[in-house]
Amino acid sequence: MLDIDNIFEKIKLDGHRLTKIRKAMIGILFADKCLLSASEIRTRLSVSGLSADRTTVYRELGFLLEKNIIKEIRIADRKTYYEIVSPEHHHHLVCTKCNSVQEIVMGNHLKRQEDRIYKKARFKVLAHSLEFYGLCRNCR
Amino acid sequence: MLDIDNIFEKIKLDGHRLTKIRKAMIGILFADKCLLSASEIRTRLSVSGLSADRTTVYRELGFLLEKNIIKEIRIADRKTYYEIVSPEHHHHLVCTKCNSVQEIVMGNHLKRQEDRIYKKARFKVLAHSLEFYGLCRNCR
DNA sequence: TATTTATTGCAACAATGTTGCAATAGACAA
DNA sequence: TTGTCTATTGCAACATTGTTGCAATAAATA
Ligand SMILES: [Mn+2]
Ligand SMILES: [Mn+2]
Ligand SMILES: [Zn+2]
Ligand SMILES: [Zn+2]
Repeated sequence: MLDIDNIFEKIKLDGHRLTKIRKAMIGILFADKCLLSASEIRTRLSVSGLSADRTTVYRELGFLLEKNIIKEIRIADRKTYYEIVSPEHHHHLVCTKCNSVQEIVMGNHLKRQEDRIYKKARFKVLAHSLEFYGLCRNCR
Repeated sequence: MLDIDNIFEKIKLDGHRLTKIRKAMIGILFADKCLLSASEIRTRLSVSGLSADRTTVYRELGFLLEKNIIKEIRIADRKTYYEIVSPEHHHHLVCTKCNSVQEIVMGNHLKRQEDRIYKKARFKVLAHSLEFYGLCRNCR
């Protein structure tokens, strides 16, 4: 999931259409990379001259989730965020003062914990969510 | 934060009132310990013969959060959950099939990661959220 | 250009959460 | 027990996020 044109192609090969809104939304998610909410995406669409109904944005987000092009992330502000699925699994550092977000790659520490969880609780971990909250370099 | 009566006492000492709804909500959160939503709490209140307005439940949850008696947790179903602050910091194993929730204590692995984050990114971690999703013992 | 149907917009709805304001009921003193 | 003070509550009204059915529109292809 590296190049935006690969994504466009894959969508067409699957028998779907490359509409203006679809292309623009993927473009927006690609440009920003990290944590955009549905309403933010809608705002950016209209800034770029494309107005889309709320329904359309949600349906498109559903479509992109199904195609595994984006993923959903919920952080501690009761909004749902979306971002392009990147090759490297990562987590987020959310600054509680300026609301900035950095990404962080964590190695395989969690994998080991998940093995331990399986042995201890017989619970098979398939996914996890991990976000850190605190103060960024500028805000401390 | 071990005994429910300690909590009642602390609330009174802080100049607040022990109303029926307040006592009942704390009782409900204490009895269940783990992950109750606002609407679930409201349902349990009315089952126990106490009807409370939605507004009241949210305001009380806000109060209990401020007093650090409960904490908020968001898992991947777009609801906000609440649970009593327990002495032992823990995470959750959420079964995506039967929706059951288990608690899991993880030692200090994350603490070490947080030190690393500070050294690497100069980001001071103050809190984190970590939940695991997968299949419980019965559902695999 | 005509045809097919995936996609879109609109209306209507549901769930969660918030605010202002007047009424109610805990706590405490008399 | 009764009266007073004000923290708490309920109600109405609203905001935001998210969903569904249905008719209109516009990509893709022949
Ligand atoms: Mn990210
Ligand atoms: Mn718990
Ligand atoms: Zn910051
Ligand atoms: Zn299960």
